[in-house]
Amino acid sequence: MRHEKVDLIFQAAVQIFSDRGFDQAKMDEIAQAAGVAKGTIYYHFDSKEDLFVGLMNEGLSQLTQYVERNLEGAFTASDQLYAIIEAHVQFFVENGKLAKLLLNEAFDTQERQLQFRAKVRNYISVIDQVIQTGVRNGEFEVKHSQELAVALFGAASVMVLHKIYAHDIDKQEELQAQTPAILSTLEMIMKNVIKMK
Amino acid sequence: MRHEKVDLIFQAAVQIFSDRGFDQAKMDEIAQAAGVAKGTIYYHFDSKEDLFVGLMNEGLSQLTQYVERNLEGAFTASDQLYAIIEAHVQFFVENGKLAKLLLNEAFDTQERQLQFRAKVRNYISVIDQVIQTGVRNGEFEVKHSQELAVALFGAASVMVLHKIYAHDIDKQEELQAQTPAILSTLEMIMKNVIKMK
Amino acid sequence: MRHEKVDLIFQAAVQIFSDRGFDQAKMDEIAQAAGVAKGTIYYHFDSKEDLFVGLMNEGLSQLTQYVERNLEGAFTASDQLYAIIEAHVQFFVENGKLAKLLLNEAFDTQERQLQFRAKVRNYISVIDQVIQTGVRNGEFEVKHSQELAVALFGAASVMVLHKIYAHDIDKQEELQAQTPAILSTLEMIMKNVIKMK
Amino acid sequence: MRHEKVDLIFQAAVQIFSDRGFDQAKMDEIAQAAGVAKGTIYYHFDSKEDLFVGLMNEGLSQLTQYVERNLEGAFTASDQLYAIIEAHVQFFVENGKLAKLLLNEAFDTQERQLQFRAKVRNYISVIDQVIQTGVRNGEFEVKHSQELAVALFGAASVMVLHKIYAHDIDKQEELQAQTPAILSTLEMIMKNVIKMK
DNA sequence: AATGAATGAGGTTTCATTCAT
DNA sequence: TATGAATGAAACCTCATTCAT
Repeated sequence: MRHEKVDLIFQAAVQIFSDRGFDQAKMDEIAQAAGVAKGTIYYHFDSKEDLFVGLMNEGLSQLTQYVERNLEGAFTASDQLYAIIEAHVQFFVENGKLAKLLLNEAFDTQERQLQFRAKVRNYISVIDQVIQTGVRNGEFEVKHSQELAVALFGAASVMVLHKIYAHDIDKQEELQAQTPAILSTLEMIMKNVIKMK
Repeated sequence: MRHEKVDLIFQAAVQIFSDRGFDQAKMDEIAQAAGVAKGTIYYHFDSKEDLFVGLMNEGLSQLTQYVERNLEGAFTASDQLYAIIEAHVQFFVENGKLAKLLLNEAFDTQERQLQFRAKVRNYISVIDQVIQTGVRNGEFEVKHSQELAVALFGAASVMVLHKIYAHDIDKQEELQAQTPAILSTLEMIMKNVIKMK
Repeated sequence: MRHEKVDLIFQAAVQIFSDRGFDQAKMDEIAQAAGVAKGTIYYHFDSKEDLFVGLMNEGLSQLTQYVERNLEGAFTASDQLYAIIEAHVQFFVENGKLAKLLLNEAFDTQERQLQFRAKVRNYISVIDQVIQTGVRNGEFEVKHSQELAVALFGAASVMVLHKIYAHDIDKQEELQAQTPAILSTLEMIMKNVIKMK
Repeated sequence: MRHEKVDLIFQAAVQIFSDRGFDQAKMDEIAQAAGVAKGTIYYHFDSKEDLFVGLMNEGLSQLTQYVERNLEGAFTASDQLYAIIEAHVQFFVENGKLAKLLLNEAFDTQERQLQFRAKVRNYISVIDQVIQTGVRNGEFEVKHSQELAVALFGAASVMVLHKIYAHDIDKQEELQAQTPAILSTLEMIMKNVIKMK
């Protein structure tokens, strides 16, 4: 395929950026991990930042697709809310490196993340809208829909991160084993807070 | 009392580290903001990392004290749980820069945060223990106490961060005005999840 | 006839080298301006330097031909001297980009220009010989013929360059309008210095 | 003194920039020639360009002072004109490296020289004004004063450059020996063109 | 205790050149 | 002949740290 090298670079970049963070990641290291020459990265990307931004957008877009796929067939607001949160948790558990990357940078400070944080806010507002729909059609009873959306996003994300740091990020089975406890806790929150009539 | 210059350095360091993150923060900048010569920082701290770790410990210790003060007079587990979460939110709203710093680095990747993340885990386990006490003495009914502790920590922290990024971090009044909605949402979660008999 | 692509490359190279100088000119840019792939340049030229040297020789050779054409029908030494200087000025005014290129590099420092500076010296020595002939056959009375040759070359060249920098190099009419003042000044110098009996 | 290192850097930079030109000059090389660390250059100068511009301004300012000193005691316009040209030639012969640097860059193309070329134009306009004064008070009879000023500047400069390239730039005596022929030629031009009544 | 000039290892980026197609 | 993706040496610049004063 045409973009064979680009794929190699992307894969290596997720690893390195996730392990080291943006600043500590060295282009040399990414090039070596990708098995290409340093110049090859610069042939395909304008700069370290360009590569990074490309990666974040790619990651967020994968997450969004993952969530949307899980939303198919969920028609009530409560089904939709659960589908989103479930997909969110599962995606992050399955893609630990990407999860670290997305969440670290979601809360970081740099100019470079402005655009990215806007997209995260947008992602959260989708949750918000589902909650608002539920309120409007009488499924839910919630005062601060936006705050709740953020709370769910935060609770789910931080729980996964906490597990990632507690376990070895590369041991998929161990991480997967944690999913039920996480989802069960989130389900409790949703079931009760969202006072179903 | 701590040396005058050390205080100046600490104050400047919180600002700069919070604004730029560890890697992007320059010792030059901190020195200038503190109004001391660069060499003076190195007279009082071994390295950039030493300064940073000192700052994080200081911040975490302030948070802990703030929480402990709010715990005085709370004797039931549910009062204690609420007191912790309330103090947590209030401290972070009142100390936005420190909040950014603590939370960014709490989720970061570097070696340098190993020690710090251990302390965060410890902080969370205090919440966990209150929940477990509540369960043991019949106040609460919870399956996964640790997950719940993390969920509360995550929900509270991310809500504050979200507000910080949405508003101007330096406008205290605006941020303070957000506290009730945050606390109200957390209260709902606690009240319902923790099924009081 | 020369290969079509080679012409395209030459034309583009004059533009780029003249605008940016040797070091700042990029092969990418030349290729793009020529509408060929970068590899194509390397198919026809061994290196950037090879292309550059080819260009300079081409330019100098055009100048020489231009001068020789203007010399036809000039039989006295003073007619010849004036014909050379006039052609020199006119050629440079008509080929501003080439003028910049030739004169910049004529005064530059690099190894790569050794060969080229030799040709410039040769060009100047033609002027010198005309002056010497004029002295020998009694037309002129000059002490330092070589110095005078260089002075005329320098005065003529720098005057054109000065006009090129003062005006927009691409506005031919503006530049052409400057020619009379330049030639008139040079004529005065020649008429008086070369004391005609 | 305070600026000991700055002086060392300046001296080294003249050598290297003059020998290699701006683009081929390496900061490493300048640092080594100056006997300081690379970082030291960047402690005192913002960039390679900053160093270069500083050098050019310094050089032009030395030239100007040299000329002004030679102008003292020259009261007629013709004395002044000769004093300027004489100082110009002598300064360049005595400071060969600087001469190469100033003249190469005076005719170069880059953005970075815009400011510098403006100063050169200013320098030339001083010559122009002397000529105009001479015309006004009846000493001279000249049609195109500006063109003549440029012609004199160009003739003088190129003659010196020509000698510099023909001889070894470091052999002061050889170069000095060339001065009379250069000045004699320029004197002839001035004496005759500027028709004294 | 405090200073700030000096250092140099290390990182990002550029770009002439190559070569498989 | 022509292409353009790939290469990697080399250059500029940064900045934590040191140390003489």
